[in-house]
Amino acid sequence: MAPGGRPRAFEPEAALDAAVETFWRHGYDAAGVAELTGAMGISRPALYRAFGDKAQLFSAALERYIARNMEYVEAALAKPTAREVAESFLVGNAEAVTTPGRPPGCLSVQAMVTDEADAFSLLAKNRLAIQERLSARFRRAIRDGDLPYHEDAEELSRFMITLTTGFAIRAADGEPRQALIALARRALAVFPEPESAIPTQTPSHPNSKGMTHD
Amino acid sequence: MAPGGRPRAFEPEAALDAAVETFWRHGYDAAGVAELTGAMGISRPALYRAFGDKAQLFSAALERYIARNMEYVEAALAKPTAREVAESFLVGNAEAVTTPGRPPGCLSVQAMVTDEADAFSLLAKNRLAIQERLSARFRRAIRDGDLPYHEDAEELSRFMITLTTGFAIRAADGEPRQALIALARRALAVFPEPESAIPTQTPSHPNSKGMTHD
DNA sequence: TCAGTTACGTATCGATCGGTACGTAAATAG
DNA sequence: CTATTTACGTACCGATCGATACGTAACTGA
Repeated sequence: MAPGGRPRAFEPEAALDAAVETFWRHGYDAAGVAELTGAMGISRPALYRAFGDKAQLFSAALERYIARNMEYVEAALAKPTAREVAESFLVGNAEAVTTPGRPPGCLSVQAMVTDEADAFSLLAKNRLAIQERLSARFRRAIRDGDLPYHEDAEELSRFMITLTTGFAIRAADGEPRQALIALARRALAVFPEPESAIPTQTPSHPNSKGMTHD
Repeated sequence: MAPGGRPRAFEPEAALDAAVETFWRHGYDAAGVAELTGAMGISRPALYRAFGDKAQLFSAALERYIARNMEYVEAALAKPTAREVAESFLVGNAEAVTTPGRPPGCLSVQAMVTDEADAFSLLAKNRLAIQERLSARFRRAIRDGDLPYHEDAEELSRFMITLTTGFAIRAADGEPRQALIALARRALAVFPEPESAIPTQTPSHPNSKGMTHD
């Protein structure tokens, strides 16, 4: 009734990894099906049988990419202070987009320039999800007194995403890892210093504990 | 001996403007010759007669784009202090990549994702030229005592370019102008404070439009 | 053994890609 | 007028695009 049929002659996950690498290196449009099948080591119809079409293959590749190359986001969000979250996120991204043995840059950014609306919206959704998580984390930091109450959590998270987007492009452009890490560290200047002067432009702050003076 | 021949039936500069817009909106690869000729209002052979081939057309379009949409770079470099250079550069870029009536983002960044080595190297050369001019300006600022002697001019210029690259991508992603300008102002925190004044916060009611740049 | 099911790959589809051959139209020079 | 020069656009080139038709191979259950 339900015979198995002929078994697969390749590992779908290994093939998907090759697809990730190809999309990563060339973006969505520039990664042709011929190049994909070549990298994946399978025939063209095998690709369509296993993954549907190019768009679905990209969707699966993006999902795998996120799971395998963006753990640094989780690690960063788990840091105890907002500043450490930011540093971990920025440095982790700088490292992720310059990992030796992997294509420089970020699949999400490389593939962004495409006319395929479906693929584009996938990427936008992913970016927005990360930004929202960062923003929520910063809002919590504001509630906890970890960030000044007048701080703009959404703007901070936008800053993070914008900078890491720039990292991805610059990495693809050949910028070395150390240069990007240095930029990440420098960018932390946009955060209020943890124990030095906070610009006092708001007089009525009820909280007196831990107030700093210079 | 040297008759004029049949005159052109179109304005090459107007056609080039349309090519700029098309490349700007879609990037190099995704801008097909059919779409280009459609936007330029000329036939396919007319394009090749007037501009050589697609790569040369892009080169001409990039040159025109730079001349017409990157005056903010010159304006920024002419500012008296390093901090004003940075602010003018960042804000000018944020405005340039979100100019109403023009495609969001930056032609140089949109076209970056391409397998055409020639087009890519053109863009890299342009980026590098801007970064070098910024770096030279900051080195001068260090010599003049406008920046601390231990400051890293090259790293500062890298920071600027990386951030504006991120601006371009985010603008193409739909980020509104005011959000990018806010990020530009915030990014100035990486500069040493000029000891006296904290830069004025964004006014509560931003001036509607009619900014100078183009 | 044989029917049912699934994966295999060759060979091919129509559409689109960047780029041109070629006959014609419009200007100038004599 | 004719000759020369240059731009015009239809119609087409080979290559490549994403996607499939189809005959064959390999497995399971009866």
